[in-house]
This record gives sequence, structure tokens and C-alpha cells, in this order.
Amino acid sequence: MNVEDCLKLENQLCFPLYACSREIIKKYKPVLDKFDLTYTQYIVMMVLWEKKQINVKELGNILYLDSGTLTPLLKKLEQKEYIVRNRSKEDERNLIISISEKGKKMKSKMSKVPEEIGKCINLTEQEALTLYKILYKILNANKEI
Amino acid sequence: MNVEDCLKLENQLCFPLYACSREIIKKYKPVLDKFDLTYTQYIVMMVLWEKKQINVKELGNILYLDSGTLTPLLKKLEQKEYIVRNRSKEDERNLIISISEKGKKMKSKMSKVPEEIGKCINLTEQEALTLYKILYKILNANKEI
DNA sequence: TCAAGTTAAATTGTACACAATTCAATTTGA
DNA sequence: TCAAATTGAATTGTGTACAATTTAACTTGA
Repeated sequence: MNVEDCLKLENQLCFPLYACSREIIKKYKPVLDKFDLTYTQYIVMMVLWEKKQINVKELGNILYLDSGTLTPLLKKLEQKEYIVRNRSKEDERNLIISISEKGKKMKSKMSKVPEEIGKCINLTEQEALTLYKILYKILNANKEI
Repeated sequence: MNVEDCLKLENQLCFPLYACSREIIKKYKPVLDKFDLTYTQYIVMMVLWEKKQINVKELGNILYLDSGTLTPLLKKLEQKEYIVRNRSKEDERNLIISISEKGKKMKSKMSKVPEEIGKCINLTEQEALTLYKILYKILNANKEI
């Protein structure tokens, strides 16, 4: 590709990634609004449905987010009573995030969410799988450094 | 997929999209810092290198951004003297964004940027193309509605 | 054993994103 | 023709993102 063309928006890979990510997250909004969750809060809840307990550092590693983003977000989730924040007895530096009963109960109510969103994305099973694999190839390579 | 599994983070398609987008944009930072541009400012400049002139609405359509995001960002680009903001004579509602001489000159200085970023992404030519096509399939389908 | 180094969260400051509203300019239709 | 509707930016308010710094707790090594 020549110098002229390589700086065209249409020849970038990051731009459609960035735009696509935001467009899909917009589709989540009306669905998640019913549960008083933002998309970022929703993926935090997803981690907690699996892990039950986790500290901020580990949570950040999983979600590629730092304490600057997570601290205020976790405080909001605690206000909504979906999680509990507690300092670790063994190491006071660690803040342990635990899911609350209310948070656990929400999971079953949200079981239709992935399906609802899936309907909005016009990919074949095969395309979705290919996309998934390529994205994780990028993410995993990135992590190794 | 059962109800239990469909709410697992690892089974989501949006999450790696969201994480990947942010991870790649982070890679742009040290490169764009040299030009005193953020990633969003950079893609605005890309549009202007091609179009020379465009109003906020059209720019927003291309970048999937609204005036709430663009208005303050464009004011910053004007302060840096990369663009000029002017009301249209024909229709005072339209704000015409034009590239400045300084903005034009920056383009050639930035010709190595896409290559530098490309080196950070470990995809084969074929994978990159596949990813590109799938992302635009999603974006275009979304636009039609 | 305790000063120096490291670590985990929190804080600070900047910059998006975006929904919702406002404001001003233009268009439209009875 | 002019009030009502529409349109394009700007504004307002909330919620991330993230770099850089700070704070407090823990670890380490001379």
C-alpha cells in the first residue's frame, strides 16, 4: 500500500474494531437499562457470577481495566447492592469484591440478554467463531509481552 | 449453549471486541503523543486528509460519533491549529470543518504510523483481511436500519 | 530489624462517549 | 405567510478509560 492510501480511514483495521465495539455496546443499552447496569458494570457482574470473589487487581487483569476505572464503578455496584467490597484480612492492600444475594439473583433474570444481543448481530455461526478466534489471538499475543 | 454458559465472559463476542479495540488504541498512544494527538483526534484528521471540508454531521456519520463528542474535540483541534471551524454561508446551522496548512503538512510526517501499529498486531495478512471484512459486515448491516 | 523497595487501591486530571436537552436556523404545510 | 416541525450544533450530565501520582500495607535484604 502506498503512503497516500495507508492513512485512509477505510484502510485501517483499528477503526472498524473501535466503531464496531461501540455500536454493539449501544445495542446493549436498552437491554441493560432494565437492570440498571452499564455495559462495563455488566461484564464485571459476569466475572462475579463465575468467581464469587475476586480482588480489584485480578478483575482488572481479566477485563483489561485498571483501578482508576474500576474503583468508582465498583462503588456504584456496591450502592446498587449487587456486590460487597471488603478489605482482605490477610493483606489489607487487597480489596475483595464479592457478589451479593441480590447480585446472584439477577443472573437468572438476565439469561436472555446474550440471545437478545446475538439477534442484533448479523453474522453466521462460522463468522462469529472466526471473529472470536482472531480477536483472542490479538489479545493473547498482547498479554504475553 | 445452556443458560449457565451463555452468561460467561469467555462466551461473549462483544467483550473481546471491546477489549481488543482498547488494547490497540493504547498502542497508538506513544506513537500519537509525538504529534500531540489522541486516537479520536487522529481519525478525525484522517477524514480531513481525504475530504478537505466536511460538516460535523457528516463527520459524525463516518466516525460513528455525535456532536457531543465531536464539538469539544474539534475545538481542541482548532486550538492546535490543525483545523478551521466556520459556519456555512448557505446554511448557518452547518459548521464546516476544514483542514489547515499545518494539518495538511502533518500528514506526510505521520506516514509511518499505520506501519508502526501494524507491527504490534500479530495477524497474518489473511487474518487481518478476514477480520476487516467481518467487522464491516457488522457495521454496514447496522447502518441499514 | 528497619529502611528501602514493592505492591494494590485510590485519587487526580484529562479526554472521550453518549443520552437528553436546548438553541438557533431553516423548511414545510395548512 | 407564518406557526409548527425539522435539522445541525452545542450544552448538560453521567459514566467510563487511562496515565500519573499518592497512600497505605506489605516484603525484602543488608
